[in-house]
Amino acid sequence: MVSVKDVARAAGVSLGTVSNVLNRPDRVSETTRIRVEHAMVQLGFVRNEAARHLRAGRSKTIAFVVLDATNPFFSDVAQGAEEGAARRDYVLFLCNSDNREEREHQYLVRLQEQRVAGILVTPFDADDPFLQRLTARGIPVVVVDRTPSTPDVCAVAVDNQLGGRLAAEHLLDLGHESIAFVGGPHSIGQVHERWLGARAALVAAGLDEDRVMRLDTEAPSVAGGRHAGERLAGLSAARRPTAAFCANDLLALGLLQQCVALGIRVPDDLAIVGYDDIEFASAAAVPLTSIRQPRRELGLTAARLLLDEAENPQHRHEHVMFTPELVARASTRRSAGA
Amino acid sequence: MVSVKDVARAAGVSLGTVSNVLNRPDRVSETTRIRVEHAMVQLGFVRNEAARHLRAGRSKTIAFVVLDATNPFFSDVAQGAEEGAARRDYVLFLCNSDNREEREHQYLVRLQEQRVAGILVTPFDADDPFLQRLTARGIPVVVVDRTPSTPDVCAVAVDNQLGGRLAAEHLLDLGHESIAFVGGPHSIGQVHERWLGARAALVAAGLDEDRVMRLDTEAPSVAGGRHAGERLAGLSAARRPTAAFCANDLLALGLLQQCVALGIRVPDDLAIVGYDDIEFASAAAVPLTSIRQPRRELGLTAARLLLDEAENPQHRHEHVMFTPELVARASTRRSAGA
DNA sequence: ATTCGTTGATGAAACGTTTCATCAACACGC
DNA sequence: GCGTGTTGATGAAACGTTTCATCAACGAAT
Repeated sequence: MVSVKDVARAAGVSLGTVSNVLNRPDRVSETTRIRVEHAMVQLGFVRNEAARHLRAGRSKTIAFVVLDATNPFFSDVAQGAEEGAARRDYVLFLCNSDNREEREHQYLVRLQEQRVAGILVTPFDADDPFLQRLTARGIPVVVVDRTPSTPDVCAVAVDNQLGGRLAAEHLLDLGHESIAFVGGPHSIGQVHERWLGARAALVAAGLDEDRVMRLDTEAPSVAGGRHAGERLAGLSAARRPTAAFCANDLLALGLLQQCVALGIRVPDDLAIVGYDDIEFASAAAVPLTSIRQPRRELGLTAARLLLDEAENPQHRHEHVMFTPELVARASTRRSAGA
Repeated sequence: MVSVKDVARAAGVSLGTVSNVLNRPDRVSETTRIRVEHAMVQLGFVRNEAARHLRAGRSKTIAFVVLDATNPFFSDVAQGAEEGAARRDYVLFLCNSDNREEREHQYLVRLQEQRVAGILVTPFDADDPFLQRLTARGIPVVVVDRTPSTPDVCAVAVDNQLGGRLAAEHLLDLGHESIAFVGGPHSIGQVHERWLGARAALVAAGLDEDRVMRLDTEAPSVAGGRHAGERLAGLSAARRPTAAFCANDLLALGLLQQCVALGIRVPDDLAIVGYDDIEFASAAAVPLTSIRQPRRELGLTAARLLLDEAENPQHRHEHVMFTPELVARASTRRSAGA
């Protein structure tokens, strides 16, 4: 492997000059600069980032530890974040914690060892003390799509309780009085907050609390939604809710699919509201009503905050909250008989 | 930031001993070991990977440069690769080239600078000489989901021509004689190979070559599929094909959605075959017939090959080809009149 | 002719690890 | 009491950069 030393020898200059060509090309004369550059391509020199980083102490890499890379919601947020990183000449690595806390932890440790310039993370637990320790140790952290209770770490999120309320109020407006919430596990903050928002709206509307059915799922996935569909189908028509609000679109799509398969008509027998408004929501069997979140903007803002914290010494921690909006489609269209 | 030197001082041992605790705990006595470990947690010591890597020369990081992180196909492959990496105690970083060659190149350069242990990549151009240069310089590379024409780089892929043939033969079996291929740009190898496979099968079946309509799209995305749907809808019923084979499921979903919106019945007016069999394919308006690829296995094998090349000195380059299979669903169900 | 400033090149130190040859201490068998 | 291992700790060198103080050369100004 060829080093600056080799380049220096080949170009007949000192090692320091090679470094200057690399880092302050203006401080070196035209003629030697091209001579050195020539030697570099000649020898196939590739800067050793480890050495560079070790000495210089800074790195132009940030990472995004994401809860589930297969969820299109996160891919879109990540794309926004990448855009934000690229604008400031940073490079973004994605890490998939796959909803496993121990995996998340493993990634955070590795990233810390790599001394990345900063970490975006959608944590399993927004109040994980490990995150604060990272910030305290000087590694900028921005919590994405979760809201830690402490203000001493940056965060960007979308108001999940509001989203839950929007969904519930939409269903109430349509005359539904028996509503199921499909989601889980509730250890996932987003899921729980959406549930809280929805329940609050339903109770505020005077709905009897035990008419709100909570269908817990093992995971917020298509499979989880299918499973919930089976359970709903198993209920007598009298006991079955007339509407379901799903904690995300994957669940809603799974639920929808199972409903179609089992002969439950959507929206006539069961209205469905999803969450996230992923691209597939509008392409579903019955186009899904969903709660849309500003995904790219979320990622962009997160990257902006992170790089500010990394580069600006008088950075102040900040919690940014975006507002979701309801997108009504066929899956909650008012049925003829209602 | 606390270093081994600080730990050594705190524990009252030499710096070399601290390193031994880190790397060869068996060579150090029980009592000093726990004393050093205690000092480490006390001071919050975090190994500096840059320094470690610089000296030791090896790293336990691999990367996967992916063509489009928002495409569920790639997320699944990535999950397989991550699994394969984790098994051997490596960590996987994901990079999204977003179908942009210059972005891909940028990532490859950065990864090379970081001296990662290896790179998985789904390249824009499978024969990019840059990839071979990487391998030649000693950075293991495995090309994923593409087949380079040279054998001196590892590759894992699924037989795209076979997949195209399976799709075409399925449609032929159902009696279709006028078939459109929806996909593009053809500069993307997978798209083109699927097209070649399909065309070959159609021609072999005696179909007139100009009855095979090629609908090029700007991108293999849902939007591209929608656009193709508009163009198909614009044709008179007589000139319109009775079946469409889409280069991937995103296109198929977009096409399907537009068909439903514009009153073209699926499968009666237009049968649709997708490709990839992503999870959403079976949850679509009309469950999609698709070509399934062993996604996780693809990723797993790619990681296995990569780590073998990284660790085994007598590694031999290898091209692994997986076989796709057709999954028939409602979108190509034989219509009553056929 | 001397001083001065400018431009461009230099060499050594430093970053935080790992590695390796060396060494001290101690027990063992004769 | 003397070699001989064995175990565990040590200190220095090395990895490939960046940085910084220093220096040489040279023309301009006095």
